[in-house]
This record gives sequence, C-alpha cells and structure tokens, in this order.
Amino acid sequence: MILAVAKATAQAHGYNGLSFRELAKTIGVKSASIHYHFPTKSDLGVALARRYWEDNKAKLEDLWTESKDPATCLRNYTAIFRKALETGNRMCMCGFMAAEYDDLPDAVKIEVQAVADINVAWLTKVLPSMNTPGNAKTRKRHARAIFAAIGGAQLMARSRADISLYDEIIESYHASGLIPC
Amino acid sequence: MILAVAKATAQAHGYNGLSFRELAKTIGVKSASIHYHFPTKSDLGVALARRYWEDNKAKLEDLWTESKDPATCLRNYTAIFRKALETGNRMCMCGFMAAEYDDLPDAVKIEVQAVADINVAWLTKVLPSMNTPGNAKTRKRHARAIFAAIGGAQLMARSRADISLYDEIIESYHASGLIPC
DNA sequence: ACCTGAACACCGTTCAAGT
DNA sequence: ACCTGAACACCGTTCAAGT
Repeated sequence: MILAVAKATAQAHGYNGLSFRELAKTIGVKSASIHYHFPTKSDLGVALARRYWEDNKAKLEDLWTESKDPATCLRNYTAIFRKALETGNRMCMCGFMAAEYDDLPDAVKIEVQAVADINVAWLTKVLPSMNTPGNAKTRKRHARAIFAAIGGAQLMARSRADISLYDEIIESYHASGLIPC
Repeated sequence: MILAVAKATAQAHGYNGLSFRELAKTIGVKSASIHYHFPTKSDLGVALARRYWEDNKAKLEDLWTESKDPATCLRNYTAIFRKALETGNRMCMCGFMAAEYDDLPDAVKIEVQAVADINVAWLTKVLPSMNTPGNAKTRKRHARAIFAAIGGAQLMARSRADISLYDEIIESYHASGLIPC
C-alpha cells in the first residue's frame, strides 16, 4: 500500500517530492510508522524504483509476445510513454532520476538505471528485424538514441502539460527516420 | 551575486534543491537577508530563469552571427548542451522544469518555457537553409523534435554521469537523419 | 509485529528590531 | 537601504514507549 501510493507521487513529484508525512497522512498512519517498513527514504526509493522496472519489464514482455511485428511494437512502445502523460501528466522515472541525480542515494540510482537498461535492451531486440543496417553495437546505439529521444519528448510535453506536443514530436521522429516505420 | 550562486545550484540540483539557508551561507549572510532581495522562492526562481534564457538567447545569437552555415550552427548548438554536462554535470533548465512541473509556481513555469521557445525559434531559423522540405509548420515541428531529442540525450547522459553517452546519442541523431548533417 | 509521541536539525516565510 | 534573531509550520530521522 505504501509503495502504491508512493509510486503515484514519485511519478508526479519526483524523489524530492516524496514526503513521509504526506504519505502517512494519505494512508492514515503516522510518519514514524512508514519508517518502520522503510527505515530511510533511500530504502523507500530503492523499493519503489525496483517495483517500477519490474512492472515496466513485464509490460514490455507482453508487447513482444503480443506482436513481433517491429512497427507494431514501436507504436505500442511510444504509447506507453503517452499513457503516463495521460494519467495525471506523469513521467518515466528516468526523467526524475536525471534531474535529481545529485540528490539520489547511490542505491536508488542503480535501480533507476535498470529502467533505462531494460528499455534499451528491449529496443535492441525489436530493431534488428527491421531494415536496420550494421552490427549489434550500432543497433544498441540506435536503441539508446530512440529511448533518449522519446524521454525528451515526454519531458517537453509534460513541461507544457500538452499531450499533442508529444504526438507531434513522435511523428517527427518517425518522419526523420530516427524511429523506423 | 545571489543570482550567480543560485544559477549554479539550480542547474545541478533543480528548483527544489535551491535553499535560502544554503544560499545565504555560501554568500556569507543570513537567509532572511536573501528574502529582502527576493521575497519568496518564486521570485528568486523567476529572476533566475529569466537571466538563464537571456544568457541563452545571447549565446544563440552569437552562434548565428559567427557562422550562418547550418551544419556548423547545429554542431555548435549540440556543443552548448555538452558544455553544461562538462561543467559539473549540469543540465538545461527545461529538464528540471519538466521534472518539477507540479511544484513550480506559474510565474516560474512561464520563464522556463521561454527557454524552450527561444531554442525552437532559433532552430527553426537555422533549418530552412538546409535541404529540409516542407513549409514553415513542418520546419517548426522538426525544430521541436530536435530540441526535445537533444534534451533527452543530455538527460540520459547526466543520469549516468557519462558524457560519452551524450556524444554517441547525438551521432545517432545525425546518422538517422533527425539532425541533418 | 506494528504503531506512536516527542525530539532533533533541516526547510521557506514572516516580522519586529536593529544599523 | 540592508541585515538580523526569533518564531512558525514544514521536512527526514531517531528512539523510547506503547499495544
């Protein structure tokens, strides 16, 4: 229950926006009780980020089993980031991770980096079945570029609270060839 | 002096990472004195963001007068974002803006959005001299896509504190055609 | 096993009081 | 005109004390 409430807050307000007192109030308990389950904020952050990438990983595996057509996969993929914006203008954890980089405990950093790793690995798996030339290394580079660009699109759309901006930028990525059709 | 110290802190820790007490300590004064010059944190944030986009605008105008060759302009442009990473792993203000969106006072949001507007306008100006097809509207879309993608690259590189990651992603943008050569 | 109240050093903010 | 000390309600954290 703590993790469920904390996840929603973190995706909307970031790590610094997470407050033990606020969390406790929402659940109907005292802040000291939260500390019983998660001794420090770092512990909470680690558990949170881990659950986040576990969910994310499962979701990506679903997409892959659902359809192995690369074009469909990529469309469904960008839709995941869109969904976060739809649901209360939320963001991928990697975005906060970067913004609050200096404030994050090392243990939290590691877990949030796992999110990026999983996404890049999945994209690398999806890409080769397309007309992507080159070896495994250039494919991974391409996958990283796509992930970074989609993150940037989500970031920009969120900062304007304008989801149509996200759609437009993604279409530009397709048109320019960054995201193959 | 307050703005100079605050700018460095904000680019590294974000808006939430800005502390009146910490700021005062660095300058050698009490936190209440900072409030004399900037009554609220919102006032400080507005002044900070305004100075940021003013500097940014001047820098972009320099690039344009220096060389009107689009390829040179774009290379120099991506170098600006690289420079921030080099200098203490800092980030463009737009990144924090998005991450801390819900926490920002409206007045601050407006000033930080001006940063994005200036960058997109500049890119739109630089692009048409290339082999970019289409009308003004598609050029602006392309400019937005480039800005969002570069922001994403900066974000990802910062979250790993790995500047070579930034270089690789930018090269991928060039290779895929998102950033025309 | 789980929760609580009270304390601590932090935060932005306010304000009367100093020079 | 500029600075300060003290107060307020917030924050994460700790701990002795409760059931």
